[in-house]
Amino acid sequence: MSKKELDGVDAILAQWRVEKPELELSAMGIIGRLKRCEALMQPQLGKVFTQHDLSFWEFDVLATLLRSGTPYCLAPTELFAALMVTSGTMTHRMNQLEKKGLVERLVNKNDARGKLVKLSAKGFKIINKAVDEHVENETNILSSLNNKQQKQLDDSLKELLLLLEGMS
Amino acid sequence: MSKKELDGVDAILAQWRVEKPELELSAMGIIGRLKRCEALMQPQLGKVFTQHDLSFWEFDVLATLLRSGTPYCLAPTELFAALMVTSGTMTHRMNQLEKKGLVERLVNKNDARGKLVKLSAKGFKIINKAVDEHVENETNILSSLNNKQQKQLDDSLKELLLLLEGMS
DNA sequence: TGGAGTTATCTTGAATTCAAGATAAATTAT
DNA sequence: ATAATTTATCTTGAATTCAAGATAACTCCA
Repeated sequence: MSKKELDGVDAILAQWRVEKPELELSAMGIIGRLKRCEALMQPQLGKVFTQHDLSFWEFDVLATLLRSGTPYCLAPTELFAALMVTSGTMTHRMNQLEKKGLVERLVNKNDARGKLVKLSAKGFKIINKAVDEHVENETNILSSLNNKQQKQLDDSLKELLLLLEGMS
Repeated sequence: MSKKELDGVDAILAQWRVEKPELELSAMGIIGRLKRCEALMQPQLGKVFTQHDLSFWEFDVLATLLRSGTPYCLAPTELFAALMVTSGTMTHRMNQLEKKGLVERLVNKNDARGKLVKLSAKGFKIINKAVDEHVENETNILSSLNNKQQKQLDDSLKELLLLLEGMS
């Protein structure tokens, strides 16, 4: 036992050791922790989105437009590729965001098959502020980990991410 | 630059550095990698579930019952707490699994407010095999990382998970 | 015992998502 | 230039989820 403290995944692994002792559980532990970290992170991040009257996916779309830089305008294909959702999902999202006045649709002179999506002035204002607070929130969530711990976590996740991006 | 190889999150961070250079991005990088790892993992894991004609959530419920040990029977409350979903979601899931013949509902002699959920013989057979292949799949997915890398990843994720479990 | 408050579960309606198919524009090959 | 193919987007219908409210069964005292 290298660590004394037990987390939720340790409890699950202990059950498996009893029920199916032949299993080699180290990979399951890693992937279980990854999933559980992601699940527990979500509501913490959601607090900031709620403060700006945004849902998770609304924040995602608007932030993607913002970081694309002036003129904050992308084709739907670029958006749903970046956000890893289907085209139908993106259609729905754009309709909702347009209804809320956070994006506008523009004709695409290069390709008339679809209209471009552009941050509205209102959308820009909201997402620009929300991103600031989101980043601050993320920093706070991790602030109990020291610099070395954060770097090790980042390095490890990066190795895993490169692996996974290579597989798909 | 400690690493040469760039992942998808590096590309996103590079955009933010241009658009909002005042942001301190290290926490965003970690959380972005975490989310993206989780998202890319999902379809890889789903392959095994599909082979057993199970969806992700069906696997989750049945595996939770299996690892609870004989008699593979839990109250709905225990299930939805373990799976981090609402009671309504669990009601729906149990109806579907019962319809598929993978679980049975039993009267609870200790508390007549709800019926217990129990793995059926068919459900046991299916999930027992599926778990074996799932664990093998998880092991394969991570097999490009060496033991030291896996341990470091696990240690880092455990620190983060303990932190997050403490926050909620 | 008999409420009062609590807990476990289910119901309902809305939101979000995807897969598959439809449509229309762009591109390629002849 | 035109037919065939590909690509981008939207539409449709089903699945999954949650929040909020309803219901019924527990618990705890006085």
